[in-house]
Amino acid sequence: MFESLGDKLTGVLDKLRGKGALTEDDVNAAAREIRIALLEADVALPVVKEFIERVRERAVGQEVIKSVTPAQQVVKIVHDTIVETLGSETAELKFATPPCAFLMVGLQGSGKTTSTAKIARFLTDKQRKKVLMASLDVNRPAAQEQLRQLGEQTGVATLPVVKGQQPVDIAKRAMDTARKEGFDVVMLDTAGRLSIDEALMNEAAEVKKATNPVETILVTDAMTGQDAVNTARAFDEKVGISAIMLTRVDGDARGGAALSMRAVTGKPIKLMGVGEKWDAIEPFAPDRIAGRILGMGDVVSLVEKASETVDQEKALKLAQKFKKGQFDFNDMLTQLQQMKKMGGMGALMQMLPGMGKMAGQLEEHGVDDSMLKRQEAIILSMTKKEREKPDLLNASRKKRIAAGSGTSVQEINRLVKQQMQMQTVMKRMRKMGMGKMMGAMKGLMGDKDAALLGQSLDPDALARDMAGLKDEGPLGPNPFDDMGKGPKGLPPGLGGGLPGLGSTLTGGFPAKGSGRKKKKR
RNA sequence: GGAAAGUCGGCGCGGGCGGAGGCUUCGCCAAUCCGGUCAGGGCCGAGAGGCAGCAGCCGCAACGAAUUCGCUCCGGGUCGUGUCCGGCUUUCCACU
Repeated sequence: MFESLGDKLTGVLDKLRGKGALTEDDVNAAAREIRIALLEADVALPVVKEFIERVRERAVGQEVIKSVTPAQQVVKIVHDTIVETLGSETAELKFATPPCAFLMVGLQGSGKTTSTAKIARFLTDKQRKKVLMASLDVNRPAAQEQLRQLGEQTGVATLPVVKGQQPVDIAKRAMDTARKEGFDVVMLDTAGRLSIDEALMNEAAEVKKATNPVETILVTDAMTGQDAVNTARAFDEKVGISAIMLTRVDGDARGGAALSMRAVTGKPIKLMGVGEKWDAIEPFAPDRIAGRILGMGDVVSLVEKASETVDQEKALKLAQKFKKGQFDFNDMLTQLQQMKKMGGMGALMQMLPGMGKMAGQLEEHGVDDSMLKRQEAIILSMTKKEREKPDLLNASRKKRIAAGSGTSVQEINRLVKQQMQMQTVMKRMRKMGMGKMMGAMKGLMGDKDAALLGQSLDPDALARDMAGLKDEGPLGPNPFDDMGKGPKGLPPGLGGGLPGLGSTLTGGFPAKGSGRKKKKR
């Protein structure tokens, strides 16, 4: 697993603590690490070189802000530069007087046809456009049929197929139809090839000439590595593209290609596909990709989601209970529900770097959403008293609960064990004292990770959010162990932001769960 | 011996008070031991659909409290009352 850029830079720049400003030497030292990080993320070499220069210019001479380490500051500069490069301008699709054409180009297998349907659906739903789709792929017999079926599924109109027609003719016919029938947008899905070839390019260029599209959208796969640059350049030179759509952003890929393509072509990335469903399409979000490129995972999104999900009032109430060192099933329930709200384990995992695969492993072990649900069901089957006083649970009560929730007594026992563990943690926490805990947290907050997060969010607001989460967080035993030792612990996003995760893992797989989690980072 | 007045007691009636029951309201409220609705979760079914059902809520017992008495019963170191009964005192009448 990739070490995060922040971690590396911390090592290199640790000795710089206390200096007044970043010197050229400092930056040079950091530059090496940045270069490696970017290359690891599949950014093209020339792009990296140029990029480093820009960072260097900005970094040298910058004052070191008190309470932030040089490493943090460099990472922030890098992050900002990436965001800037990726697209500071708005990335909305343009429209012209109807009917206007959108030309979809790209390699085979990049998800072009699917993306065509997604965009069509997106425009229909969100922007109330009347969209007509037409496939210009005459080489692959099934292509036109595929688009027709997609149209059926998504409820978007498609141009009737006429056999033996050439791409340009189909395009013209599509435009005619649109004019006659009052469509706003015509989506032209061109043929894809395994690699760039002249015929393909010429064909696309001809269609472009014939239809004069408002947007020519290059569809590329986020998983594509260095080759993405060549593809993008080729398409831009031969056909001329106006926008890029990045697909499979939900996957494990680092997304460095995005940076390369943007840098090479200068064309904005306007959309990204984030899943298999029709609505899994989003406007491009530069800072999210930036985070991924730096190996920070999509922590920003995670935090955003967490802070908007977590109920402030409930958090406060819990915090008070924790002060008393209590942790009953009501608290556990609240946490389980909050986790569910955040999209379940799977979603949480995918937002963290390198955790995508882990989610799969967890599922094999049965630690997944369905388990969360069952645990929730168990607690929901208890009476108020039982939730407050777990000691009440005797054999006959457990039997009743198992029958009522569709689970087994064993599962209930496991849950009870988890609860008891949490209770112990709470007690320990209490001994430690709230004040000390807050101190430890501040230590955490001041650390590099906090700064990373802070790049796109107001640092103060973030700190507040995190503090709230901390208070509220259920926290497996491990975060506290780490806390005492100092700021090397879990990044805030993990430690406090995943209510119930720690406990769930710990409960289900005592040693493995937490251990693995740390190792993965 | 009779009458009247006063007084004490009995009895009857009425009121009040106290107690019990009842009524009403509120609270609490049986984890489960076969009430209603059943979220969540479960089960059966390829599916359509069914089924069992915990918690909660609702009702029902039990419990506690308050209030009400327009109910019923019981009881009085209560109060009033009586062409009723008895004791005592005074006065008047009659008789020896």
